[in-house]
Amino acid sequence: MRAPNPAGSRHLPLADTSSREGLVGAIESCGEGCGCNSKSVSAEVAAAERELANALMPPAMGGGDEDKLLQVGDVAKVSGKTVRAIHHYEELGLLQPHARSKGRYRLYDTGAVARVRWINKMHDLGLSLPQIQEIVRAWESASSAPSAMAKIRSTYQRKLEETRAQIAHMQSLERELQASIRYLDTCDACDPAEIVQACSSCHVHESEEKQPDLVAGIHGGAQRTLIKAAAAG
Amino acid sequence: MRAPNPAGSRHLPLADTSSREGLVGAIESCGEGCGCNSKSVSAEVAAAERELANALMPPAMGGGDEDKLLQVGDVAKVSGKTVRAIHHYEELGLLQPHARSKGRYRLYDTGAVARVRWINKMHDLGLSLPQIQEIVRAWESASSAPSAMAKIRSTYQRKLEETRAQIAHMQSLERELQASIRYLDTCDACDPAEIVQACSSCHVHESEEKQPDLVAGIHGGAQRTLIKAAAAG
DNA sequence: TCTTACCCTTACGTGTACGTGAGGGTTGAG
DNA sequence: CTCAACCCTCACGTACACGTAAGGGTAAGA
Repeated sequence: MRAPNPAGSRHLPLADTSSREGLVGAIESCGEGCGCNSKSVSAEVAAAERELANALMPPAMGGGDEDKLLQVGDVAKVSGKTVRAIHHYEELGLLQPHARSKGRYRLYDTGAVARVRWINKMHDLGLSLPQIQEIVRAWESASSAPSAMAKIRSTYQRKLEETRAQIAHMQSLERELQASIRYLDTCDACDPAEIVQACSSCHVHESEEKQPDLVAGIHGGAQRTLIKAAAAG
Repeated sequence: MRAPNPAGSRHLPLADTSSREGLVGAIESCGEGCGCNSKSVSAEVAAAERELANALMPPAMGGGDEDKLLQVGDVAKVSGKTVRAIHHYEELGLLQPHARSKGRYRLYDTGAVARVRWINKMHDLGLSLPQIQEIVRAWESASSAPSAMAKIRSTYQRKLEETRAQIAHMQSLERELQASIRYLDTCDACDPAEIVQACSSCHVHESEEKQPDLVAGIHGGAQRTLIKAAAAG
């Protein structure tokens, strides 16, 4: 398994991490088919997952487990993160290798993959890595299991409410996008020779209710006209 | 209006910006009642908005407009951002003051408020400020208004799809949070003297389907048990 | 043994969105 | 005129989540 390109693709692109997060951010490997994007990467991940599943469990083998350990690159591939990210999680105390090889290679059990997936989801839920670190620390230093779980549970409860608020907010953004697109549809009626500065005195859209924020914000001072009209009326 | 505490509250807290964005991020002033959070701040904003509306339009005044200009602090208050943020947007070319006072104070028209709101929403839609800058540049340097609008429209179209995918993703997170909370409910049955390391050999939840990722990721190697079971079966 | 694809640690760099003074001038009610 | 509350322009600082070498060792098929 150290020969050139053992079974899959090395140097997978990992999708450009360049774009920012905002509220509509970069999702990678949702895992379940939630209807979200990330096609190419999750395909890669699925392939990697199958490949490693075979590597971990050769056919006709009962079920030993202590010896089936992953290298950091394997964990990275399966979880859709980079090796550097895995290292970074370790620096923050979010993840520890199960063991080290003689040559100091990190060796992970499959629980590490679950952990990385968990980190990803917690991150998607709006927690920073230091915040996740806090949760892990609290968990690890807890004296009672059920009370530690209760703490986690209440964190999840809070996050559930935040997530719902977030969904509502994004749905309002969705509606505003729709309204804006509808509004801009009528720009077809505009003379192509018209210049953008003329938009502030445009009368093409007068049948529409009112400019959505996503339209009003485009022109520098188009809002003034509306205020004048309101004051005059 | 320069006397101590003219009508409102100076030094409003602005809610802690400390928490990160992720996918479930910090929303401030949604504007419309979308059911999202941000109570205290939006109340402040609403108050500031009324106050400034009065300041801009004293009762019994027709409708001049060129002279009703806002200072940067006013724009900040109404839009729920900081003065520094407004300055920052100007540095990036996203926003220009309509004029300057003799003492070089920035003076904005109400279109600036619309612009800041627009920037906020574009940001919430996942665009970075440099990306928004691109859009503004393209708009301002466009020769034809309808074609420039078509460009904006297609951007909104893309963003609409991304937003929908994003909503779907967050809904899947919501479901997983619910499932995890349900799962953790049964931890009540656990002995309070139990230690967290014992969770990996816990049998309290065996009636449940399968650990959600948000549960499996908490214990370091709890996933191993499941894999062994699957291999044995 | 050789070779290639991995892996190690250390450490500085990057992009985003502002925060936070420092040092000093401006506005306008009283 | 005074004085509190604004505002100005630099310009360095910060938190986050890694990216990106540099310099060197390791694992295992052929």
